[in-house]
Amino acid sequence: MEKGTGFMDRWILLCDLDAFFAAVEVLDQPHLKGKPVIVGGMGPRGVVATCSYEARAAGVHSAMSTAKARELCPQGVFLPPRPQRYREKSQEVFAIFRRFALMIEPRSIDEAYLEVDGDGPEMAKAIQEAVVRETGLSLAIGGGANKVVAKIASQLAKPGGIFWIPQEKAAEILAPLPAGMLPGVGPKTEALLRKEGYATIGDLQKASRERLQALLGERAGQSLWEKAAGQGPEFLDAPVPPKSVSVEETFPFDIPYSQVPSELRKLSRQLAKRLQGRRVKGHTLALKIRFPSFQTLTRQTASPQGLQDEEEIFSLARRLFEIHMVRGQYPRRVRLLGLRVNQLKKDEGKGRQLTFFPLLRPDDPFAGALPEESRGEGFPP
DNA sequence: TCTGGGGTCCTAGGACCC
DNA sequence: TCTGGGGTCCTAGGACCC
Ligand SMILES: [Mg+2]
Ligand SMILES: [Mg+2]
Repeated sequence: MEKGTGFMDRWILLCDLDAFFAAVEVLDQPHLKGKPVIVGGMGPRGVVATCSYEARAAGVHSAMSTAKARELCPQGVFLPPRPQRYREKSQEVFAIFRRFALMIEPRSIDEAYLEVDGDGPEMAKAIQEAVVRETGLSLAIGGGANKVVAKIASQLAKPGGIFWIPQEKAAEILAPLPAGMLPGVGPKTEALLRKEGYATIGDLQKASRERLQALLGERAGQSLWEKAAGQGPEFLDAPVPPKSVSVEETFPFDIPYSQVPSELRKLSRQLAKRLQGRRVKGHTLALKIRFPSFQTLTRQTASPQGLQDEEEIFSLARRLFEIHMVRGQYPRRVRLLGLRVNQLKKDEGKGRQLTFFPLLRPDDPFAGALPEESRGEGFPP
């Protein structure tokens, strides 16, 4: 099935690879097939990034500490993430998407919205078969008239299925699902809604728009009210250039203040390299500190000049730390340090031009950033 | 056994300008 | 004459996404 050209029905698909990191590890080491495979941090503070369905059967899930996962699943195969390898497979899959779709909007390393026309469910089937045949990966596809129903459908399609939500049945299909399945409703909002008597999407459908606005604010309430009814964006977003670049590290053991400068030095170096690699400069620098209590704060400062240089970043970072921490009554150890540069602008300065990034066109807002590759597979906090 | 890393968007108050 | 309103920049925090 090829891309359509005529004036036919348009559909939105949400294509999401199942247990992506673990699935890639199984592909590369076939003897792992059928075993509980757990990909995540190996250190004392590591957490599970993704695990195979065999591991899920043992109670393991994303965001769980690796130590807990070992306890639940001692026979599991524990592996550190290999981001480069996952990016490669992701690119293979997205290339297939591009053959079928009129347009694609990558959302993460393992997920993208597709716009297709013609027979939507048939198109989904063709895409899924091509991905399975050509990459060996399992893909779930949700489809419908807009992003909201496609996203929810994809959750219902997992693993490896296709779920279609016809718009005339959208409200009915959504009604029994928990409110937290709506995109944009996370743990906090879900708890608030539940407390107010809105446990399911159906409960929200019965609420007035004004009521939801009173609970969540004018904009968020309006948006939630629409989503509950199965309404959402019917078009994909054009790519947007990245707005920030950050690095952070949770230390295996809390470090004393005396060690902070040398850690900031390392983070500054990493951040500078990323900025230079992407050929962007930033305008503000933010320092993030998490204390042993998990209390977290950020301190930010604007810079008159474009931030890209390691020394520039390091001296600002150290100053932010000293100004706000040295005299503060905070505990004198830290669990995490992070640096983020905001308000990126393309570095128009000296240096090789596009030859360094032959894939990029001048108008490509992804220039040097390729955000769909830069994010890992995630999980809630 | 406490809780990763890389992002986006929204809110809100004060400064500053008109 | 006791108090306007909009716009933008800046900073801090929080919710959410994968
Ligand atoms: Mg996935
Ligand atoms: Mg996903």
